Amino acid sequence: MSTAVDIAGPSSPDQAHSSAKIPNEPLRPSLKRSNHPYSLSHYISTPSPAVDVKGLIQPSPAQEQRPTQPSKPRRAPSWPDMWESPSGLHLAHAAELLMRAGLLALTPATTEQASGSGPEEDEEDSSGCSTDFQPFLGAWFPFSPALFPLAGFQMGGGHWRSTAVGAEGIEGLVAEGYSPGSLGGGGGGRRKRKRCGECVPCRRQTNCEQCSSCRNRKRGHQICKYRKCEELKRKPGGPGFDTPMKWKLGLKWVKHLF
DNA sequence: CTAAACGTACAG
DNA sequence: CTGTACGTTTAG
Repeated sequence: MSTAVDIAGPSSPDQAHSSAKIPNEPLRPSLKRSNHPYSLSHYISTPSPAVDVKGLIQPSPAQEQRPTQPSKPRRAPSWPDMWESPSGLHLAHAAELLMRAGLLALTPATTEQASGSGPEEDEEDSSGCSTDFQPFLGAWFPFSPALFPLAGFQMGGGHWRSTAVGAEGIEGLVAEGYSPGSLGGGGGGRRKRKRCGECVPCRRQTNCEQCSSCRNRKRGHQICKYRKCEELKRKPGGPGFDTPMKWKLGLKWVKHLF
């Protein structure tokens, strides 16, 4: 009944008492209202060639007790899949990079385009769908609202606001975790950002108790590596914007399409 | 470049 | 006050 996703990583009875700080739900009320069409377990059972979510969630193959599922229930791909799945994130990240670089213009996409007609292609990430990608980019952006505040993004238009997440959700994110003061732009006082609560690591409920962060928590003062928010892993905007390899790969792939 | 260590913001 | 965890610095 619980909608909370329990991503059992390295299973250990100990991990039940993982962190007192992060309970069984996203931190912010606004996040709880996120209307994800699928549970995380769905994504886990939907392999992506580009982003190894399993690896992310289950760091140690030895721990992996999952019965292999050769015949995954491959549903007909839909837009929610595209932007919710690891693949979607991957592409959206890459696309945002292009936007930041001014290489990609935001094409206004109608909601019908977005929610209605998805590509008939498979959601292969790095191969096989190199065609017809560009037209979709414009439609993608509005659909991954969480990504933009995650990257310190502010959208002026707001086509997407009426789609997946209400404006309230985004504004909540911006207000709570990404206010200008918290982005380091506020001069002296450095504020701490908060975890997004949306990404796979954030949704994970338990510490692995095996990673260096878990084992070295007393000195390291760090959250479990597998729970470290994807957004917090990258630096907030700015000249020294750190681009994770995942982004770089995504960008590379997007560029090859043009 | 990565990871560890540390300072400290933040929440209870 | 205490514990957790983000941000920064430092070491390897």
